[in-house]
Amino acid sequence: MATEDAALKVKVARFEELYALDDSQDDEPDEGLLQSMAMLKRKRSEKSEPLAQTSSSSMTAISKRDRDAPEIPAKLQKLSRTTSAPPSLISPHKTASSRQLRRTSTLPKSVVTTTPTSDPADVAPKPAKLFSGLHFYFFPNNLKNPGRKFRIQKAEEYGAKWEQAFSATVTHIVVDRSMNYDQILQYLRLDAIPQQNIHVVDERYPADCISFRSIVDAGQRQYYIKGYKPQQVSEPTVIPRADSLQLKPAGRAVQTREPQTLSQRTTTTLSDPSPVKPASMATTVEDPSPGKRALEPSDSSLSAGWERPGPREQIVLSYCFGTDSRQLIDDDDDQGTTSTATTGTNLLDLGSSTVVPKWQQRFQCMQQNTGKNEDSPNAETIALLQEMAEYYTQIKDEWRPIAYRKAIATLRKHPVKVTTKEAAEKLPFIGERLAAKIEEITFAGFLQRLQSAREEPADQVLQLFLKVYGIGYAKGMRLVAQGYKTLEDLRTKADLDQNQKIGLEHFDDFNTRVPRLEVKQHSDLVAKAAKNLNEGIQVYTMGSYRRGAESTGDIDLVITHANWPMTRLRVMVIDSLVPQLFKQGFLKCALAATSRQDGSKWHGASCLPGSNVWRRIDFLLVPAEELGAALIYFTGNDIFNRSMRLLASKKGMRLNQRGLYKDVMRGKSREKLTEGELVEGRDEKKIFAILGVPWREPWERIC
DNA sequence: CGGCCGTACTG
DNA sequence: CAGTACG
DNA sequence: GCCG
Repeated sequence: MATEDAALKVKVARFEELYALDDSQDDEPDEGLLQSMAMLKRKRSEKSEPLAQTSSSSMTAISKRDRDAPEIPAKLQKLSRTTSAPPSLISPHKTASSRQLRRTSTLPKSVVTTTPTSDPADVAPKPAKLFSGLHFYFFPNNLKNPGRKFRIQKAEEYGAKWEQAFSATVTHIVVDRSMNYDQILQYLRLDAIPQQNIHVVDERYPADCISFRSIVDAGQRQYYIKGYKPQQVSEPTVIPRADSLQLKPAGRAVQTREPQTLSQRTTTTLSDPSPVKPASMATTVEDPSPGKRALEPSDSSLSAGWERPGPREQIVLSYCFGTDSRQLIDDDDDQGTTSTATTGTNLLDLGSSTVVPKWQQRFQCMQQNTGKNEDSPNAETIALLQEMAEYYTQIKDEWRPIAYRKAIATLRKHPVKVTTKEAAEKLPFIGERLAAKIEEITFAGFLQRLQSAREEPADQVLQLFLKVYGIGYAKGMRLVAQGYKTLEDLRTKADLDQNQKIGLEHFDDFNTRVPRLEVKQHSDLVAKAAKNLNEGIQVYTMGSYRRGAESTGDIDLVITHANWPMTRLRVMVIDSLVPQLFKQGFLKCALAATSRQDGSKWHGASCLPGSNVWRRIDFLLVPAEELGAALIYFTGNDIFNRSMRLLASKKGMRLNQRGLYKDVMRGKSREKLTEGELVEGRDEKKIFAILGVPWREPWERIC
């Protein structure tokens, strides 16, 4: 006992020396170093990668390349940890006691229940300072990782002292999931950590305490650190941690993901889970997550075409929880049409009061969505859910992302921070599962589910491959299954079609966002060439540019002519404009071209004179009669479009990029049986009006 | 339990 | 046809 | 994922 104590003091003294000598270290020191240490250690245990090939040479070659590529958003790092939901967080109240009993074998002392003490002063917000008197040292002990940062803040909020340096006063070392026991010892230069004085716990420990509202037994196995072997016990090896979350199969359809591939135990592996560069992940979706990169590229460069949004937007406060009064009131300026029963199908009668049935208020397109959540009290939650949605999107889960985005939309509109699942579940589009996640987020600051999934090496490889234009989920999975791990592998060995080869070749370019200003330049250049061929041709800059984005994933242009029919326009574009632009050296390649017989879209790549960066560019050819519908389609965003289209279908109509049709016959599962009769295609505003959707400026269509 | 947007181009 | 893409 |  006494000896232990003495020993500890010695060690501590050594730290203090250490820190004194090298304080540069205490701020975000390690990750790099620890990582590399970790890698050394792992090296050997890396063996059983299910995927063959793994030419180790390409491995290294690539991981370099990966870093250059715009890629795995750094935000992915934020989440931590691996296990599938700790039962604790799911149903704390019920399990609390039983759970602690379960583990009594270790350190009996710990189950100190909520300190009833604490001064009345802090009763205010959360439960009174749960962690009062405790001194937490985190490992790594910095705020670099968003997930950890959140945990630290949370711990402090609950009264813990966050120790900047390791010292004798530390009561708990809270260790990131990515770290193992040896790393702690090495970093702290200890031979062992005296368990009597200091609890070494897994990163989820604080969250569990919070959710139990008590200081739970820190000695429980689920808080063991990787590589920690309980003293006198046999049980060798790493604690198997009932980890390995099994990803739910994507959809009913998509079922299993090669179990051997993806659910392979992780206990690390993966070459370098660490410093991923931010960089936006372009691909499909536009403006990534407003929540995170909120700061925006800022100012300047706006000028261009359409007016940019203004910081208007007020939160609808008239929101109620009641199970029924869920539809927000469209407090909104323009047609404040709420009310009344829908009478006839007087669709075309725009002028008069548009009648909007109540159920319709639920549609996303009925709201002004600016896609911002800066000032939402739920911003944190939203950001994480957004990542989940993105994750499921990439994984080709068809429907979860939709559910997530609906939930996000309601959170965005909710004026009050939602912390408990009970509260959450009362909100529209938030069910039991999402409610639980929301609670988890607010208590733990992260979703382990996401983290663990993202840490799967195979998943990361898949993520990478999916960023190659032309490679989707099916192809990506095949490539992963074939053992390819790097872009270099793909380039040299994989069987790719023409577009995929181009996508690979220009991986970096295509995954780099295009500054608003440059979008304008491409657009102007095309417009100029077009005017040169015929004065009547008009070019509109669409996509997220029209929605006011500071940068876009690609360049979307509508090409139209006031009097020409589609056929003539198409021939002009295919036979003259495109070749001309190729000749100028502006267009670099075609990825999907309309035949001169029919079709309306042209996809390819363009490059400004003097530049060598290829941009994805899309043309949509539109006859004047369809311009309105095309504007809606090409302005998006995708969610807004789906919402409008679904709404139309619920009204027996059909909306596509060419127009709004009525009297569409649909069979089972809304299957289209009839084309329907064209109602409106030319005028964007009329289409809104006919559908009973209040006019939404482009920047209000960010759902 | 079935539905969750509607389309265009590639191979 | 499935796959990928577009908003 | 959620909803009817």
